[in-house]
Amino acid sequence: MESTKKRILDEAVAAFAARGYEAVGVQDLCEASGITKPTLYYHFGSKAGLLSALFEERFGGFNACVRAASAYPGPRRGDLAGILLSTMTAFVDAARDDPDFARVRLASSFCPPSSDPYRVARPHLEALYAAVVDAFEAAAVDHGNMAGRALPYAASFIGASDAYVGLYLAGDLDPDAGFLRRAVHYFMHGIFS
Amino acid sequence: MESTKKRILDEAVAAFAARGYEAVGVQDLCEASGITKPTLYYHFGSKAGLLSALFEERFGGFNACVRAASAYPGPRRGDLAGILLSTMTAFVDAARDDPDFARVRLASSFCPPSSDPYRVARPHLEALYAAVVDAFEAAAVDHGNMAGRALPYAASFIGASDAYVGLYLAGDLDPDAGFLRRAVHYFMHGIFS
DNA sequence: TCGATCATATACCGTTCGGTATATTCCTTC
DNA sequence: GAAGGAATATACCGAACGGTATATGATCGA
Repeated sequence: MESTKKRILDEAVAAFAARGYEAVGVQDLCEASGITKPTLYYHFGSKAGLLSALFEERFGGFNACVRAASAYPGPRRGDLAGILLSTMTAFVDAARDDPDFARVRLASSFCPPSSDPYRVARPHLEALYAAVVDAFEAAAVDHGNMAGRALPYAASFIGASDAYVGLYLAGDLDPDAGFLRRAVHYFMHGIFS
Repeated sequence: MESTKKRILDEAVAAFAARGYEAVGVQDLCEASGITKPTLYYHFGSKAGLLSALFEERFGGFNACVRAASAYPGPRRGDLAGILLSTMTAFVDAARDDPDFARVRLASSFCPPSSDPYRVARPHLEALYAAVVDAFEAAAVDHGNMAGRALPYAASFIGASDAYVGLYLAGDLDPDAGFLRRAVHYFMHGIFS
């Protein structure tokens, strides 16, 4: 059944968030899901395959949200402040909706290059960066002095957003609408403004 | 000998950077260091003890550099731009000097809460944040409209710096002096400036 | 009702895990 | 040169690892 796969994925993201991919055994996941190992291997083929399916579902969904929120051309063209706000809000809302996956995603952003999480997460991480880079490149058409700086802008924007998410997950920060509005304002106009 | 400990630590940081703490076996480290397991356990007591010694040495040194670079009161009082520049430069220089530890440090910044790396890294991560928060709080004395915002400023500053370090380690960015000067300028005065 | 296919379980594989009881070598100090 | 501690090695522990060969229910079209 499809519900079995879903249950396994739910238990997996919770376990990976709490203890990390490498530290979680396949046996643990099976017991938590109320199944046995052959069932897990029937559905996902391997432990890395399970992680891949998890990322396909959740990282794909997250990236779709970010890309939708950061789309610069079209009806919102010119409203860079609004676009950055909705993009950063997408980061935070995703963490509120699915804190376990947010933890796994953050951990994957700096995971070691010779590891399953790196191989599995890399295309999704690149897609996330590409979405934000595209937004800054599109904005540079209307703001000439931003030209050629899309990558550093995207890095600092994603870095800051993920830092907020990390603090939120740790309970050290509540990034409400006002906080995000101010954060975007600083990003665009500097910390003195 | 002291050199044995040093050799083990050097091999450990390289292995953890490449494959991650959990994925590296004690046996691997012993073979890479040319010793046997009882020797490692004689010096460090446990695998977590080894990680702790590693962080004590390298994370402590990194934090000392950051705190020195970000000290706001004293002779440089008022020169916030210079302080932020030297602080971000400390991040990047540390990554150039010791890329393996930089990888391990980045990985530790979002590692799962029920893991050895989290327990071991947490005090150092808090010390790093505290150093940068202190700098922004001190600066708020001279820049009134920054008051009460030290934590979000520190988060976005550290988040952006670590994002640059991550891109540097991946070979996607060369954060030279000019890059850092511009990055600090955007941080202080916004991306349009 | 008969195969066939999907989905699941029992029981097991060899390997590696972190860690240790014990013995030995080396270096220093008296 | 004897004593003693510091540093190292041999050989082993039980447990857990990821993964699988094989068998069994369930479901369903012919």
